[in-house]
Amino acid sequence: MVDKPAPDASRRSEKSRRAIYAAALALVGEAGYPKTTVEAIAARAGVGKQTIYRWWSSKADVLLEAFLDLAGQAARAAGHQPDAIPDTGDLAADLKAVLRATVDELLDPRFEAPSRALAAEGLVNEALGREFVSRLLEPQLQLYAARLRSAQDAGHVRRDVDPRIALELFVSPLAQRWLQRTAPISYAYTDTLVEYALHGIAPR
Amino acid sequence: MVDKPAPDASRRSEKSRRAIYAAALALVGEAGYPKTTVEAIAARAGVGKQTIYRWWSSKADVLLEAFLDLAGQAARAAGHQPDAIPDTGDLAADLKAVLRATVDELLDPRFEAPSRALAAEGLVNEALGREFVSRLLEPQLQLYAARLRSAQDAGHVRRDVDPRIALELFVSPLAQRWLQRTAPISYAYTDTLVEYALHGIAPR
Amino acid sequence: MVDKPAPDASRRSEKSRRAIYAAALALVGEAGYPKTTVEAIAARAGVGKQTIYRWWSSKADVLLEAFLDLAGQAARAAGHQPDAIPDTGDLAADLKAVLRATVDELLDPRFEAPSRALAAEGLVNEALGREFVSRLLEPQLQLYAARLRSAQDAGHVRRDVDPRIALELFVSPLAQRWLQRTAPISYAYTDTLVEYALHGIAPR
Amino acid sequence: MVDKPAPDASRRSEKSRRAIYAAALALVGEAGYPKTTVEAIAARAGVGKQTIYRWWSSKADVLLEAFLDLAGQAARAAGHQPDAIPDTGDLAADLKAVLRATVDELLDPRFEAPSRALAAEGLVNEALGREFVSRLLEPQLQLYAARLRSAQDAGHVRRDVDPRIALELFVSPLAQRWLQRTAPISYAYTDTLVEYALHGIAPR
DNA sequence: TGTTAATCGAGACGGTACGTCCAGTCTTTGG
DNA sequence: CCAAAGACTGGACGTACCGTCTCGATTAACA
Repeated sequence: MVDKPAPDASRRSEKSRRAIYAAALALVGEAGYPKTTVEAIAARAGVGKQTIYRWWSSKADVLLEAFLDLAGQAARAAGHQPDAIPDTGDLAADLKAVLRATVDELLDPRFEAPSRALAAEGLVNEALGREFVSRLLEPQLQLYAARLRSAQDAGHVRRDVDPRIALELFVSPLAQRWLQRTAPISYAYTDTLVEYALHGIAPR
Repeated sequence: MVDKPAPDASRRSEKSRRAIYAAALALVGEAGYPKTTVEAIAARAGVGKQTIYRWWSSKADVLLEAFLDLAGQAARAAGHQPDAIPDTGDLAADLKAVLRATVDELLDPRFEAPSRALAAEGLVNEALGREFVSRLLEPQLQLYAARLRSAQDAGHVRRDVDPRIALELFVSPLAQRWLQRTAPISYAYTDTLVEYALHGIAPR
Repeated sequence: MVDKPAPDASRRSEKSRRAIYAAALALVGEAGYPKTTVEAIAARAGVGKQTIYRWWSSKADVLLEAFLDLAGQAARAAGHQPDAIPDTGDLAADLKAVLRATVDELLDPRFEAPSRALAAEGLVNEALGREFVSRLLEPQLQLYAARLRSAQDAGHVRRDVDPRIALELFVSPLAQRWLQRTAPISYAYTDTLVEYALHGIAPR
Repeated sequence: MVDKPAPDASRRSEKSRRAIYAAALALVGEAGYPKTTVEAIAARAGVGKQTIYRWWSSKADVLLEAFLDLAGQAARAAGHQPDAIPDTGDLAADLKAVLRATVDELLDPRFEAPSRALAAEGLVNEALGREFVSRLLEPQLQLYAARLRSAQDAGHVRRDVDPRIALELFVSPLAQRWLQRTAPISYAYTDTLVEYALHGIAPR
């Protein structure tokens, strides 16, 4: 079995790549993931189908990179410190602030359709799922882990707590409510999560 | 516009229904969700395609009912109390036990493929997602809520805690790790989740 | 290697078949053979592509059957004796009459495009070529052979002449002029061919 | 609308031209006409596609010139008199000899695929067909016409016979049998054609 | 003999059609 | 008279080539 020669990336059309990203994101937002066909992306981007298949292996792959690109742009637009979690010394306040911002983002329709679509595809398509997690999700989670480690240094979190697990106490519930629509999300909800996570639900 | 007359459920072939469930579950397990086409289910079940479309609206719908059927059978096979959470008076122990059982179930390959597939489809297909949540997920979650309420009565959980939120502290992290493969799951992990959730991560 | 099960011809849609024939012939006439794509035939016939591929192996195959159907219809419309060559006892006159009719037919635009297209495809595609010859061309040629044999019985053609070869003296020149456009065709031309073929070009 | 500037023929790469001819003829012979794509010719010739499109308008055009080149080479290789018909004074013998040589050539696999392919394309593509006829076919036919005119001068063919038509009596049948595979060709067959053409099929 | 402009190999591009697969509907036939 | 079988329209898939369009890198004629 011979692989066909890899295309020459230095000759790649930047214009086409941007157009494809834009078309993919727009279509997922407007028509939903299932109606976002490779053919429709190509047509909307004014691009031949082969140009998509030359550089990506599937529509999920296109969407993943389009979304990463979007996230990168958004981060660069937002400020120098892309997605750092503030460290004012007040852990509860810092986490609440970041989670409130996350709630805003999750409810932003520009982000909702593509990230939901990617998450869904990632569940079933293991390769894509690992990409999704390692390139999008885990970096975000590591920011929380870092903040928790800093809090440990300041004595605001117990030393024997594993930050990588601890962060899931407030991140995962929010993720599940949003992804699976098990219940609505709100500032009050995330504030509550932070309180419960910090102090537990058992009587003190 | 007239709806087509609803099919007469009393004449429905029980044998075909069972065969379709079995075929759908087997195919999802063997070939994965995307290759599980309605045509393949019909062929494997020895059934006409129309027989599927007469009774279900999509392959996701078939799979949902097949899975509910499977879950029901498993529950009935397991014992009288289908999925109740034990109440020994020791909340931490009870939760750890149930979560350990859940870990076992999540790692059972018979359950993995279909439930992952359903969850994925539910992310993107809102109608199916709501069905999935209300018929499968929420009933499970309510068992936890009930156990937490019982713990509140026994003074093991603070009165001002919302059980529906509190349960997410340990359920959602497990769900996310499994669904999105963000990290491995184990008994130690779920035990830790229960500890953190009960007592918080802040110094006591 | 397993062949896929042959489709059940008894369930075939007569309406679709007719629509496909009509579309194929119309497109070849209007747009030429290369622009007559399977996709275009399907679209014009209001038919799914698969319905074409289910019953034919290529557009050439479709066109061959469409043309045979057309020829059959034309023959049935013309009279009871489909394509017989008259036998008035005057061989020269009979041949000239039939060849003049052939000239008319070859110049009829309804016939020209499809038969030219089929002949061309048959040159390069041996399987189709043999079909074309055996189902369309050879039956016609056998009519000439029969007429020549009858002439032999009447003493108007030498006994030692092979009718299958002799008929080519007037048929092949006409065919070549028409197919390859080596020179124009006319009644005078075919009349001349008959004269030369009967009496030779050497001095008597 | 301006035509693009004509390429400068003086800078043309002779090596590429030869490589393209060779690749085209080889591919038609090996893979058949439909699989002989411009891309394949370019790849095999070690040439950019644009180099083909710069000098030719289509693959049929390439093949036509490649074949003319081949024919020219063959003629030059064969002897000084490229394709003249001998004139020994015995018309029948001369024609039989030339036709026997033609039979040999038509059965030579080196010639068969490309000439059949060109003839086929010429049927459907009128422009190419006229090129094919005027540059390849008609010059050959004119040699026969000349020989027949010489025979008329010698009194071996009737004065009132049109040589351009007469030659078709033996040339066209051979051409048709070969091109359309209506029947096999052989020396006996072409000898017979000459006999019939000279003396007719009617009793003398 | 060095300059320079066109041609060259290479291959990405926007497109069109291919032949396949499956969705969801419609039709026929046997139990 | 329902269900199996499967043909139907429709449409997306991923591939193959088309003919056009850049790219450097020769390469051959002219300065």
